[in-house]
Amino acid sequence: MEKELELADNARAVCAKLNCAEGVSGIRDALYVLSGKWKFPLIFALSQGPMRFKDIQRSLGDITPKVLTKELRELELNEFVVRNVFPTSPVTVTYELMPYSLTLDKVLLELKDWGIQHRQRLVSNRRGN
Amino acid sequence: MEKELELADNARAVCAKLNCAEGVSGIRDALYVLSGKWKFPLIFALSQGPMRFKDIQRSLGDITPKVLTKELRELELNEFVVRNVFPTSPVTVTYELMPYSLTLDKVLLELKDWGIQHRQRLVSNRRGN
DNA sequence: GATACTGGTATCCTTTGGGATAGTAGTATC
DNA sequence: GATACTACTATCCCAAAGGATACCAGTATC
Repeated sequence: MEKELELADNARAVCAKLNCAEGVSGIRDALYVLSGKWKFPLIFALSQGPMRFKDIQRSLGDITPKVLTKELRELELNEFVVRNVFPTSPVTVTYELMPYSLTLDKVLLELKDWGIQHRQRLVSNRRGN
Repeated sequence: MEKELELADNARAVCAKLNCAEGVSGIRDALYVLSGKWKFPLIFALSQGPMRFKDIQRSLGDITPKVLTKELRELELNEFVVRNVFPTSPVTVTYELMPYSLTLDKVLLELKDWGIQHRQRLVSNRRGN
């Protein structure tokens, strides 16, 4: 007896044809370096220009300094961000995107637009009910 | 004495002008429903067509059934996915994207492409050193 | 009768993500 | 002299994420 549904069969076929596995692992590779609550917002905030620690903290809203430090270190390791120290007194520190981060601009743009639209949808749904 | 660097000042100005806060919260709103290791890969896999539970598990690689169930339930709640039960015996279950998921296609595409490029970069860096 | 497949549950456990709070040295400001 | 700002670090703690393993009924296959 044929238990398979044409639907699922079809999906498998299409998936194989489009190299679905490559797509899934592409996405997983991206998320591997960009996972968590803060990396995308952080890179987005810095995409407007270099910023100081406290300013970043303010633009992100409610991130604690410990977590911000950790996130910045990780982004440094992956060459998304540079830390600049200026010999003022007391020292001034800025964080700045490296060129590689710019390759993320489309992703960030799409994600931002989607998020804005999503919030609007939620609001109108709540009104609608 | 002026301790502010023009850099940081500039960033703040630009950020205010571009409504940086809106961008950051847009991204945070998006991540609120799409966070975690599996949501993006899962939606991407289903974007090829409806699939059965075990098939999804296989395409995602190493997700455990418990986690997959949880992720699918969450995506159902947020109207990204429908669960279809067919009265075969034993039952056949497929999961299918709802129209709202299609609004994510650009995000998924950009993320996938970035991930693939990122992996290639890592590979050539390793070779280069 | 043994094995395998489906669509899951149940239980346990570890890891991490991330928040709260406090504190630091060095300045500047009132 | 008290307070405030900067750029953090340190410590503690909790909840959630997610993995490992086992198991289930129902059916088909060998």
